[in-house]
Amino acid sequence: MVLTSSSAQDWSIDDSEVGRLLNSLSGRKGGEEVKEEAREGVRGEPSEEDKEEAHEEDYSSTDVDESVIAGSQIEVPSSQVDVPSSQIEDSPPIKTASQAAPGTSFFKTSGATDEWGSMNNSEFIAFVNRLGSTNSQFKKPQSSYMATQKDIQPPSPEELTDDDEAEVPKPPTSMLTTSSFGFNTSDERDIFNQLEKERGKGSEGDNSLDNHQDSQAAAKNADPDILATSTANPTTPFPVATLPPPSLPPMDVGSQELEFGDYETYFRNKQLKQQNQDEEYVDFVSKARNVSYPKIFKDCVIYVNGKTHPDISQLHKMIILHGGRFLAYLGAKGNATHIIAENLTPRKRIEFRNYKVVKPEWIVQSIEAGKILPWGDFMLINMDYGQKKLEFRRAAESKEVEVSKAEAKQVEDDNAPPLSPPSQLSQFTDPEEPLETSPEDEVADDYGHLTAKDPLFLDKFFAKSRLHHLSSWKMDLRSKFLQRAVETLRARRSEKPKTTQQKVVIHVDFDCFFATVSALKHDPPLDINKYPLCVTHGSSGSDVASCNYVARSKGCKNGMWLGQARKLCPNLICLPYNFDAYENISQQFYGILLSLDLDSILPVSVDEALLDVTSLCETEEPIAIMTSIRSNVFEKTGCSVSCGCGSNVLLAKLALRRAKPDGIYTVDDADILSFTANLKFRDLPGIGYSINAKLEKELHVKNMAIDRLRELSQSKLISLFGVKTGTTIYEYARGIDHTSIDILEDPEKFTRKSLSIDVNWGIRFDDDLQVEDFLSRLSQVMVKRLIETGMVGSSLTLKLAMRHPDAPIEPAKFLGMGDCLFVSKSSKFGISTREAGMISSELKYLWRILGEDAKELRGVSITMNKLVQEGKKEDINQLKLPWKADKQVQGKEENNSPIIKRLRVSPKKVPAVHLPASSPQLVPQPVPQPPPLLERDQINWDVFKELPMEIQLEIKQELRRRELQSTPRKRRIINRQQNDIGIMLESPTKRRILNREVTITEKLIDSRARLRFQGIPITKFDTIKEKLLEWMDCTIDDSNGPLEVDIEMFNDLMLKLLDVGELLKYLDILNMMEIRLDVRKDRQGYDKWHRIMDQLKDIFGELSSKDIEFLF
DNA sequence: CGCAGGTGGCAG
DNA sequence: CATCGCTGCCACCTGCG
Ligand SMILES: Nc1ccn([C@H]2C[C@H](O)[C@@H](COP(=O)(O)OP(=O)(O)OP(=O)(O)O)O2)c(=O)n1
Repeated sequence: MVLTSSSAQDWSIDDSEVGRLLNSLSGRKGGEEVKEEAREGVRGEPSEEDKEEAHEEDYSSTDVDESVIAGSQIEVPSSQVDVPSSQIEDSPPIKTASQAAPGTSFFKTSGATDEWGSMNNSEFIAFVNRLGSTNSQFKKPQSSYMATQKDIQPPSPEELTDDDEAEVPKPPTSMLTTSSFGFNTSDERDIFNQLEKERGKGSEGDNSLDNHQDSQAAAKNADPDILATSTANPTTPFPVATLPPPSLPPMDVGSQELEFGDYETYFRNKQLKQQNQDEEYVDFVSKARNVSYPKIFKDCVIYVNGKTHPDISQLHKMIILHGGRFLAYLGAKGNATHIIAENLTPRKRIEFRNYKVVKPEWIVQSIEAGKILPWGDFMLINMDYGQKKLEFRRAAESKEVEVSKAEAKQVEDDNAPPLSPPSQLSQFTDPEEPLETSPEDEVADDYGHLTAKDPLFLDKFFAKSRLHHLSSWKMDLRSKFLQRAVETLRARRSEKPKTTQQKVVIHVDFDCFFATVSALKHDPPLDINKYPLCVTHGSSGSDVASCNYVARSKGCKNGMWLGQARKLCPNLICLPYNFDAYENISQQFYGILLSLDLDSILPVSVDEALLDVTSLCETEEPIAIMTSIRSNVFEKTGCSVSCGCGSNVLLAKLALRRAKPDGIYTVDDADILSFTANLKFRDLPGIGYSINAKLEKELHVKNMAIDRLRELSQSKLISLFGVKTGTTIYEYARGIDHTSIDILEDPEKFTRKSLSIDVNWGIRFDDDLQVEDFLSRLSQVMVKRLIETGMVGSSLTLKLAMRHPDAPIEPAKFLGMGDCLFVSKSSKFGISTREAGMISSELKYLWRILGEDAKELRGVSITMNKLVQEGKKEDINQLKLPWKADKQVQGKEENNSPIIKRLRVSPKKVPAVHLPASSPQLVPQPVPQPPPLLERDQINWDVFKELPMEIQLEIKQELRRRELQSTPRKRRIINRQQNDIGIMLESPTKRRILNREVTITEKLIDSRARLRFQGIPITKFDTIKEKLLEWMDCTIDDSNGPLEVDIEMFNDLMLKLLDVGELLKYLDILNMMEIRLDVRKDRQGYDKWHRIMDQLKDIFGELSSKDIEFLF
């Protein structure tokens, strides 16, 4: 028996990305041996991306003890070792691997039989339903685990840590090749790696050889005169002075040999000469002085911009002597790893924002330290996570300045060669760059054990993650207090009829909780009021979790990076986390709260709670209550809490802010207006960075105070922020807040609705296999947490953080996520579940359908939605997939019999699953069904469930494929032959759109994965538009206009928009750029740009009216 | 119109 | 050596029937 999916012939298109995915989805045959083929389809094909690998930095580490010496000694900021720098290895922004290897199909051409694919739907269903009985090999003894050991009783911890796939019986032949198999021994891993290498060897070797030859050839062509220059003065005491100026104007010597306008080639040659020269110089110096300098800048490619101190030639010398590469010309390919500069013009600020721009001191101090220091400490522009937005704003502002003052641009430093066109759009990795791809993938990455590749990563990570602790503590407390409240519900309800009397709310919160507790538990305890303290893990790139008020007086804040905090407060003392102590003290704190007779306690956080003391205030003053809490807590824990009191949550929160540190404050209703008048808009709860920025932008006001805010009408606020947010703000400005803190009022509101696991640190993967392994591990954690909370869920979301195409490969924060684009996709199980296998299969499916590159992955988040208490009745309407429970499966589902029974829905009543929006009630509508629709409910899900997870996955994917196939396509492809657009614009898109078949296969990939511009998915349309405007601004002053290659990519984007029927987006871009161009008629590049626009307008004009009608 | 999926934002 | 950037919920937007 062979399970077979559709064969390559169905999908003979030239689109490797689609193809790669397709192969992984359906290009399989045979229940087990198929895996090898599939894997080959995914990974066997050598691609450009496969060669990308971060290069590890060689450095000699000098350990500096970070820990605080007991007593009052103030820690001196220690110099830190940098994050290992990596080559900038941007993958092509528009991922068309087919460009790299046209005609090299990813599809198997081996005669994969087409049994599965050729079946019609009913045959397929019958086939699946037969599986259970006719294919006994799928019912290995262990396969009953699902119904027995796992389902009857909760799994043991050991069980939970098993790989979910490993629990499934599986013939040994699948071991090396199943997509989700977790290697059990290093032997297996080795074998697998070896296999992988052998598969990829052929063409990868060829490629690197080509590169090598290219650069050698280029080196040979290098100008012998210049080479001679450096060797001709071997005795010069200051040899670098003999080097030619590192950057030359475009039409310098030698340029006459080149074709007109071929600056790119010219500069590339120039760079190669430079490199050669540098090598000779280093060689010479080392020999002459008989010393060799530590190669601390190995793998760094450094460009120096503008006037610096030390000057450019000194820096040049320092860089190359210490193993770095000096870049005379900042090329198109984003090949510099660092840029040295002391100050930047606004223009350069924009152009360099994707680089690591550091001050010259970075070079000097690194050399002094004998090791590469973290560049984050020498950042000229803060552009990383959390600060990027600020930078964007600044960039935008400076751009506007630039518009008004054309001449300001001319004042730019002249040292730098022209670099605007390439740096704007082209981000391709230069194929001639000496990437030194290491043959040993794993070896090049020797902090791999710190990343999520490590099977033990999750445990280690969560154990040390403060935010994880905060979140889990909070949810634990919430559920604990919810339960408590519900238990006392019956008793309370009768005796206390709801009154609408004025409430009294107290907000109580520890002062700088982590810092206080860590200081207290320090040996010996540190005086929290004497030294500037903070709690943090590491050094410069580490977050400050909490800092005390001494540090805050210097400007330090929670959540700030340590590097920044140290700048503000050089003698800041760092304390380690002490999660156990936090939890302990929190318990005592809540114990005290519970001992009071309060109407309600709502835990806000581990150190913070909202108290409804309305009843208590009938006999006691709020101030007395607060004072008592404070003294009580201090007595028991040694920590100070502050309290704020008001007639609602808002006022209590604002009062608390006023009370801190170590105090109390009460807002009288009569004083609301005066109390809030001087607070700032940003201070209101729910107003964060973005909302504040939006207000400031729209109203051109900074730091708006509440009394000014009150001048804005409610409708104005609603138009700015939406109905809900606008109204809330309007009310908050007046001290009005309807938020209820009474759990009993609506217990449903406080029950958990989702459960998610987010990991956005340490995510570095080489390939899909590693990602899938990680997803398996995530599923197990998910199951564990679901069991802990006693819930099951029926919907799953996978959210990915992908490195922003403009962000450096490695961000400033070690193994951090940097700036990212997010994509998410969700799917339904059709039944509430908690099975690791189901979850992990689904996650892997979602991962594949999102079609992202594993190497670019920087964060993963999975969310279980539509949660219900295990064993409770489910809302049947939420479950779209009926479950034929003819023969009751033994095990868990028996306990859950209500679910199963409810799932016994007559198949006829349920529409085909490919219409997820329709609910069973809507069925009667007599819609003429397209005949061959797949009825998912015809599948015998009992049989299905008995199958090993691998097979389930296969079938699910096939089902999906069929559903997608049977969904009628709404948008037709424009007939290119009629319009002849392709002749006008030769581009990869042309080839793709001429091939109509592509649209069929594309359905298998999430549509968003298909259409990208510069790596930015089309869903981030505004980002794309910004980028285009930026591009125009950067090239409008060049009479040559933008680079051809960029124009081509731009045209490519526009054609794709037409192709997918996004006429409005097409026109939007056209319109936007026209407007911008209109106010730049006097610029050098106007004519060129005008032609580009005209061409695009022509294209649109040439669409037949029929096409347009259809597309709209 | 309501609904669902996707995205963004916020708090600690 | 770095470093441990989680997590739940609300609101908004868009596209669909
Ligand atoms: N970005 C943040 C914010 C908070 N926390 C942790 C450390 C804090 O000690 C604890 C409580 O947060 P608070 O906002 O209550 O801040 P503090 O208690 O530190 O200071 P205060 O409440 O006095 O302002 O949560 C964190 O790790 N990271």
